[in-house]
Amino acid sequence: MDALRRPLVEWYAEHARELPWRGAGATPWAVMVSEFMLQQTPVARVLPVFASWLETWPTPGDLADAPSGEAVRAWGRLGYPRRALRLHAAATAIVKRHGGEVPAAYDDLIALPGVGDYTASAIASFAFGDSHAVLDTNVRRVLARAVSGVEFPASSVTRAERGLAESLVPDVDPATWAIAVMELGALVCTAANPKCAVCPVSGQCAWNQAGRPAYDGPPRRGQAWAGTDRQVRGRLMAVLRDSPGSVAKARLDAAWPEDTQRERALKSLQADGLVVERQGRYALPD
DNA sequence: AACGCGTGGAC
DNA sequence: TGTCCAAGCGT
Repeated sequence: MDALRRPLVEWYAEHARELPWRGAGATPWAVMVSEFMLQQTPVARVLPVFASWLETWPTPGDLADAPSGEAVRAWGRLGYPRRALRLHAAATAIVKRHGGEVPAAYDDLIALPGVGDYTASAIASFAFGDSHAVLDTNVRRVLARAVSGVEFPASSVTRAERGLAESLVPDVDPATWAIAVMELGALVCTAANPKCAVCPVSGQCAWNQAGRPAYDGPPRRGQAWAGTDRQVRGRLMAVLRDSPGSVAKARLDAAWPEDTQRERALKSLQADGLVVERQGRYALPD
Protein backbone atom coordinates (compact mmCIF):
# COMPACT_ATOMS: atom_id res chain seq x y z
CA MET A 1 0.00 0.00 0.00
CA ASP A 2 2.99 2.30 -0.45
CA ALA A 3 1.26 3.65 -3.53
CA LEU A 4 -0.96 5.55 -1.12
CA ARG A 5 1.47 6.18 1.71
CA ARG A 6 4.51 7.47 -0.12
CA PRO A 7 2.93 10.33 -2.07
CA LEU A 8 0.89 11.31 0.95
CA VAL A 9 3.88 11.51 3.28
CA GLU A 10 5.82 13.45 0.65
CA TRP A 11 2.91 15.85 0.31
CA TYR A 12 2.89 16.33 4.08
CA ALA A 13 6.62 17.12 4.15
CA GLU A 14 5.95 19.98 1.78
CA HIS A 15 2.55 21.25 2.94
CA ALA A 16 2.31 20.60 6.67
CA ARG A 17 1.22 23.58 8.74
CA GLU A 18 3.58 24.71 11.46
CA LEU A 19 1.56 24.27 14.61
CA PRO A 20 2.83 24.84 18.16
CA TRP A 21 1.93 21.33 19.31
CA ARG A 22 3.99 19.75 16.55
CA GLY A 23 7.73 19.32 16.36
CA ALA A 24 10.55 18.70 18.78
CA GLY A 25 9.70 21.59 21.07
CA ALA A 26 6.28 20.25 22.03
CA THR A 27 6.13 18.37 25.33
CA PRO A 28 3.78 15.40 25.77
CA TRP A 29 1.64 17.65 27.94
CA ALA A 30 1.41 20.21 25.13
CA VAL A 31 0.35 17.44 22.75
CA MET A 32 -2.25 16.27 25.24
CA VAL A 33 -3.65 19.77 25.81
CA SER A 34 -3.88 20.31 22.05
CA GLU A 35 -5.70 17.02 21.54
CA PHE A 36 -8.31 17.88 24.16
CA MET A 37 -8.86 21.32 22.66
CA LEU A 38 -9.03 19.97 19.11
CA GLN A 39 -11.84 17.54 19.93
CA GLN A 40 -14.58 18.94 17.70
CA THR A 41 -12.99 22.39 17.59
CA PRO A 42 -11.15 23.95 14.61
CA VAL A 43 -7.40 24.68 14.76
CA ALA A 44 -7.80 28.42 14.26
CA ARG A 45 -9.92 28.78 17.38
CA VAL A 46 -7.64 26.57 19.48
CA LEU A 47 -4.38 28.42 18.77
CA PRO A 48 -4.71 31.42 21.12
CA VAL A 49 -6.25 29.44 23.98
CA PHE A 50 -3.60 26.77 23.67
CA ALA A 51 -0.83 29.36 23.99
CA SER A 52 -2.21 31.04 27.07
CA TRP A 53 -3.14 27.72 28.66
CA LEU A 54 0.41 26.36 28.46
CA GLU A 55 1.80 29.64 29.70
CA THR A 56 -0.41 29.42 32.77
CA TRP A 57 -0.12 25.66 33.29
CA PRO A 58 3.13 24.39 31.67
CA THR A 59 2.87 20.97 33.36
CA PRO A 60 0.05 18.64 34.47
CA GLY A 61 0.96 19.43 38.07
CA ASP A 62 0.42 23.14 37.51
CA LEU A 63 -3.09 22.54 36.23
CA ALA A 64 -3.87 20.02 38.95
CA ASP A 65 -2.97 22.67 41.55
CA ALA A 66 -5.51 25.12 40.15
CA PRO A 67 -9.25 25.07 40.87
CA SER A 68 -11.14 23.25 38.14
CA GLY A 69 -13.26 26.36 37.67
CA GLU A 70 -10.18 28.27 36.58
CA ALA A 71 -9.68 25.69 33.86
CA VAL A 72 -13.28 26.13 32.76
CA ARG A 73 -12.83 29.91 32.68
CA ALA A 74 -9.58 29.68 30.72
CA TRP A 75 -11.29 27.34 28.26
CA GLY A 76 -13.13 30.44 27.09
CA ARG A 77 -15.39 29.96 24.11
CA LEU A 78 -13.84 26.78 22.76
CA GLY A 79 -17.11 24.98 23.41
CA TYR A 80 -17.94 21.72 25.17
CA PRO A 81 -16.58 23.00 28.52
CA ARG A 82 -16.83 19.54 30.04
CA ARG A 83 -13.56 18.98 28.18
CA ALA A 84 -11.89 21.56 30.44
CA LEU A 85 -13.16 19.72 33.49
CA ARG A 86 -11.94 16.40 32.12
CA LEU A 87 -8.53 17.84 31.23
CA HIS A 88 -8.23 19.09 34.79
CA ALA A 89 -9.26 15.69 36.12
CA ALA A 90 -6.80 14.00 33.78
CA ALA A 91 -4.00 16.26 35.06
CA THR A 92 -4.91 15.33 38.60
CA ALA A 93 -4.83 11.63 37.71
CA ILE A 94 -1.45 12.06 36.01
CA VAL A 95 -0.03 13.57 39.18
CA LYS A 96 -1.53 10.85 41.33
CA ARG A 97 -0.85 7.81 39.16
CA HIS A 98 2.09 8.77 36.96
CA GLY A 99 4.30 11.06 39.00
CA GLY A 100 3.19 14.14 37.09
CA GLU A 101 4.40 12.87 33.72
CA VAL A 102 2.03 12.18 30.83
CA PRO A 103 2.11 8.39 30.40
CA ALA A 104 3.27 6.94 27.09
CA ALA A 105 1.26 3.73 27.13
CA TYR A 106 -2.06 3.62 25.32
CA ASP A 107 -3.69 1.69 28.17
CA ASP A 108 -2.64 4.32 30.70
CA LEU A 109 -3.74 7.15 28.44
CA ILE A 110 -7.19 5.80 27.66
CA ALA A 111 -7.80 5.29 31.37
CA LEU A 112 -7.62 9.07 31.85
CA PRO A 113 -10.82 11.17 31.95
CA GLY A 114 -11.70 12.61 28.54
CA VAL A 115 -9.28 10.33 26.69
CA GLY A 116 -10.90 7.93 24.25
CA ASP A 117 -9.43 5.77 21.53
CA TYR A 118 -8.57 8.63 19.22
CA THR A 119 -6.92 10.84 21.85
CA ALA A 120 -4.96 7.97 23.40
CA SER A 121 -3.68 6.92 19.97
CA ALA A 122 -2.85 10.49 19.04
CA ILE A 123 -0.86 11.20 22.20
CA ALA A 124 0.97 7.87 22.02
CA SER A 125 1.82 8.54 18.37
CA PHE A 126 2.57 12.26 18.28
CA ALA A 127 4.21 12.65 21.69
CA PHE A 128 6.01 9.32 21.92
CA GLY A 129 6.32 8.04 18.36
CA ASP A 130 4.46 4.83 19.12
CA SER A 131 2.69 2.78 16.48
CA HIS A 132 -1.10 3.11 16.52
CA ALA A 133 -3.94 3.41 14.07
CA VAL A 134 -5.08 7.01 14.58
CA LEU A 135 -8.67 7.05 13.44
CA ASP A 136 -10.23 10.48 13.54
CA THR A 137 -12.86 12.09 11.33
CA ASN A 138 -10.22 13.21 8.81
CA VAL A 139 -8.59 9.82 8.47
CA ARG A 140 -11.96 8.10 8.22
CA ARG A 141 -13.00 10.39 5.38
CA VAL A 142 -9.72 10.00 3.48
CA LEU A 143 -9.87 6.21 3.71
CA ALA A 144 -13.56 6.14 2.81
CA ARG A 145 -12.79 8.00 -0.38
CA ALA A 146 -9.35 6.74 -1.37
CA VAL A 147 -9.93 3.07 -0.55
CA SER A 148 -13.66 2.43 -0.25
CA GLY A 149 -14.74 4.79 -3.00
CA VAL A 150 -17.51 6.49 -1.03
CA GLU A 151 -17.78 10.16 -0.16
CA PHE A 152 -18.34 9.71 3.58
CA PRO A 153 -17.62 6.98 6.14
CA ALA A 154 -20.28 5.20 8.18
CA SER A 155 -21.74 6.96 11.20
CA SER A 156 -19.59 4.87 13.54
CA VAL A 157 -16.32 3.03 13.05
CA THR A 158 -16.80 -0.43 11.56
CA ARG A 159 -14.62 -3.44 12.13
CA ALA A 160 -13.52 -3.35 8.50
CA GLU A 161 -12.58 0.30 8.82
CA ARG A 162 -10.48 -0.38 11.90
CA GLY A 163 -8.77 -3.26 10.13
CA LEU A 164 -8.01 -1.12 7.12
CA ALA A 165 -6.53 1.66 9.23
CA GLU A 166 -4.37 -0.79 11.16
CA SER A 167 -3.17 -2.49 7.98
CA LEU A 168 -1.93 0.85 6.69
CA VAL A 169 0.22 1.75 9.71
CA PRO A 170 3.81 1.57 8.42
CA ASP A 171 6.70 -0.06 10.25
CA VAL A 172 8.81 3.06 9.86
CA ASP A 173 7.73 6.38 11.38
CA PRO A 174 4.07 5.52 12.01
CA ALA A 175 3.45 8.91 13.63
CA THR A 176 4.30 10.82 10.46
CA TRP A 177 1.92 8.65 8.48
CA ALA A 178 -0.82 9.30 11.01
CA ILE A 179 -0.43 13.07 10.99
CA ALA A 180 -0.01 13.16 7.22
CA VAL A 181 -3.38 11.49 6.60
CA MET A 182 -5.04 13.76 9.11
CA GLU A 183 -3.50 16.82 7.50
CA LEU A 184 -4.66 15.75 4.06
CA GLY A 185 -8.19 15.37 5.38
CA ALA A 186 -8.01 18.76 7.05
CA LEU A 187 -6.57 20.71 4.14
CA VAL A 188 -7.40 18.85 0.90
CA CYS A 189 -9.80 15.94 1.37
CA THR A 190 -12.32 18.11 3.19
CA ALA A 191 -15.93 17.22 3.90
CA ALA A 192 -17.30 19.88 1.59
CA ASN A 193 -15.59 20.97 -1.63
CA PRO A 194 -12.58 18.63 -1.54
CA LYS A 195 -9.61 19.92 -3.53
CA CYS A 196 -9.08 16.81 -5.65
CA ALA A 197 -7.21 18.85 -8.27
CA VAL A 198 -4.29 19.32 -5.88
CA CYS A 199 -4.58 15.99 -4.05
CA PRO A 200 -1.38 13.91 -4.09
CA VAL A 201 -3.34 10.64 -4.24
CA SER A 202 -6.16 11.59 -6.58
CA GLY A 203 -4.67 9.17 -9.13
CA GLN A 204 -5.34 6.19 -6.87
CA CYS A 205 -8.42 7.47 -5.08
CA ALA A 206 -11.31 5.06 -5.62
CA TRP A 207 -13.92 7.76 -5.15
CA ASN A 208 -12.20 10.12 -7.57
CA GLN A 209 -11.72 7.34 -10.14
CA ALA A 210 -15.42 6.53 -9.93
CA GLY A 211 -16.29 10.10 -10.82
CA ARG A 212 -16.91 11.29 -7.26
CA PRO A 213 -20.38 9.76 -6.93
CA ALA A 214 -22.76 11.56 -4.60
CA TYR A 215 -23.25 10.18 -1.11
CA ASP A 216 -26.18 7.77 -0.99
CA GLY A 217 -25.87 6.22 2.46
CA PRO A 218 -28.13 6.77 5.47
CA PRO A 219 -28.79 10.42 6.38
CA ARG A 220 -26.00 11.92 8.41
CA ARG A 221 -26.96 13.26 11.79
CA GLY A 222 -27.17 17.02 12.06
CA GLN A 223 -26.82 19.09 15.19
CA ALA A 224 -29.87 20.99 16.32
CA TRP A 225 -29.03 24.19 18.09
CA ALA A 226 -31.66 26.93 18.35
CA GLY A 227 -33.79 26.41 21.42
CA THR A 228 -31.94 23.34 22.66
CA ASP A 229 -30.70 22.82 26.19
CA ARG A 230 -27.23 23.08 24.77
CA GLN A 231 -27.84 26.65 23.75
CA VAL A 232 -29.22 27.46 27.19
CA ARG A 233 -26.26 25.82 28.91
CA GLY A 234 -23.99 27.93 26.74
CA ARG A 235 -25.75 31.10 27.82
CA LEU A 236 -25.49 30.21 31.49
CA MET A 237 -21.83 29.27 31.22
CA ALA A 238 -21.05 32.53 29.44
CA VAL A 239 -22.51 34.47 32.37
CA LEU A 240 -20.40 32.55 34.88
CA ARG A 241 -17.22 32.73 32.79
CA ASP A 242 -17.51 36.46 32.46
CA SER A 243 -18.20 37.07 36.15
CA PRO A 244 -15.42 36.78 38.72
CA GLY A 245 -16.57 35.02 41.88
CA SER A 246 -20.22 34.08 42.19
CA VAL A 247 -23.41 35.49 40.71
CA ALA A 248 -26.93 35.91 42.06
CA LYS A 249 -29.63 33.66 40.64
CA ALA A 250 -31.18 36.69 38.93
CA ARG A 251 -28.14 36.98 36.67
CA LEU A 252 -28.73 33.48 35.39
CA ASP A 253 -32.48 34.04 35.12
CA ALA A 254 -31.77 36.95 32.78
CA ALA A 255 -29.87 34.70 30.41
CA TRP A 256 -32.90 32.70 29.23
CA PRO A 257 -36.59 33.57 29.46
CA GLU A 258 -38.16 30.13 29.82
CA ASP A 259 -38.11 28.94 33.43
CA THR A 260 -38.53 25.22 32.88
CA GLN A 261 -35.80 24.89 30.31
CA ARG A 262 -33.43 27.22 32.12
CA GLU A 263 -33.80 25.32 35.38
CA ARG A 264 -33.29 22.03 33.62
CA ALA A 265 -30.13 23.35 31.96
CA LEU A 266 -28.81 24.73 35.24
CA LYS A 267 -29.45 21.42 37.01
CA SER A 268 -27.62 19.54 34.27
CA LEU A 269 -24.65 21.90 34.55
CA GLN A 270 -24.54 21.26 38.29
CA ALA A 271 -24.77 17.52 37.68
CA ASP A 272 -21.83 17.81 35.29
CA GLY A 273 -19.84 19.71 37.92
CA LEU A 274 -19.55 22.79 35.74
CA VAL A 275 -21.59 24.92 38.16
CA VAL A 276 -21.77 24.93 41.95
CA GLU A 277 -24.39 26.57 44.15
CA ARG A 278 -23.66 28.04 47.57
CA GLN A 279 -26.30 29.84 49.59
CA GLY A 280 -28.35 30.75 46.56
CA ARG A 281 -25.41 32.05 44.55
CA TYR A 282 -23.80 30.30 41.58
CA ALA A 283 -20.20 29.95 40.51
CA LEU A 284 -17.69 27.89 38.58
CA PRO A 285 -16.37 24.96 40.66
CA ASP A 286 -13.42 25.11 43.07
C1' DA B 1 -25.85 2.38 19.12
C1' DA B 2 -27.49 6.65 19.24
C1' DC B 3 -27.61 10.71 21.54
C1' DG B 4 -26.23 15.01 24.11
C1' DC B 5 -22.77 18.10 24.52
C1' DG B 6 -20.71 24.65 22.51
C1' DT B 7 -19.19 27.71 19.35
C1' DG B 8 -18.56 30.27 15.30
C1' DG B 9 -16.56 30.30 10.46
C1' DA B 10 -17.55 29.03 5.66
C1' DC B 11 -20.62 28.58 1.95
C1' DT C 1 -29.47 32.92 5.39
C1' DG C 2 -29.62 28.75 7.22
C1' DT C 3 -27.08 24.61 7.04
C1' DC C 4 -22.98 22.17 7.65
C1' DC C 5 -19.29 21.01 10.15
C1' DA C 6 -14.74 21.00 13.17
C1' DA C 7 -8.06 16.35 15.59
C1' DG C 8 -14.52 12.96 20.18
C1' DC C 9 -16.09 11.43 24.62
C1' DG C 10 -19.24 9.37 27.89
C1' DT C 11 -23.35 7.18 28.66
